[in-house]
Amino acid sequence: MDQVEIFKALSNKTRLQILIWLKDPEGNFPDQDQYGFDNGVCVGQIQKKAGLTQSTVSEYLSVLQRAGLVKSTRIGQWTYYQRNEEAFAALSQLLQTDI
Amino acid sequence: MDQVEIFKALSNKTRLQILIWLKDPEGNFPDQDQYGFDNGVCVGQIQKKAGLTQSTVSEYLSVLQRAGLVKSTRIGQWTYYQRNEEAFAALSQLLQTDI
DNA sequence: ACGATATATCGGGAAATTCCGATATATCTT
DNA sequence: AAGATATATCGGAATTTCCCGATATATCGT
Repeated sequence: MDQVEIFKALSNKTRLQILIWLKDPEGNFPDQDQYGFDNGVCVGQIQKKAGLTQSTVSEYLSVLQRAGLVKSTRIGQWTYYQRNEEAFAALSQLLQTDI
Repeated sequence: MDQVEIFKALSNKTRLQILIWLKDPEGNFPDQDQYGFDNGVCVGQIQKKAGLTQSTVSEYLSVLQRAGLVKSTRIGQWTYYQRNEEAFAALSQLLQTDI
């Protein structure tokens, strides 16, 4: 758990927004219909909502994943991203104890 | 409370280290003798321990203060910095609720 | 196998951050 | 008032981040 890497990942308005959107996939991504939401939300949906290019959003999701804040599942041609709640709990705990 | 600004302030190894040092001023800054630790630790002590230049450390402390993570007290020619614990509690809370 | 679709990766220009040395400002001492 | 000390601010080189368009890769349907 690289603390600096985590905080860098959180240091961007769009990435922070994506994480917040992913707290409520059904509410924030009503267009998605494939496979429900059990595996997360696919990149295209997130990209459309973020209003940035596909490459940028894909890169941002990689940053979030390298920091451990989200996890991904590939199903067919789609990659579904969802929050890694354990990481958020650990980070909140870290802030109360170590930092 | 600008969340992105806070996370940016935390996105640096040295700044994070300073915040951790400030959790235990007596233990981490034994050289300081003026005015005790009630008002925090002065810039020079932090600078010596951080091993960066005076200007860099002064700037880093400003960044932390703008983010609300520390507060400062000027006494004579010294500026004492201490943690703003309310900000850390609020941030930890934010991570559990909003983000 | 071929074209369409979804995502990842590459290369890069613009902006921000990192950290420095030099200098300015504020306060203390004499 | 003058010099010493502590901190803040300025200007800048090197690095990183932001976000893009172009391209590569993977999987789908036919």
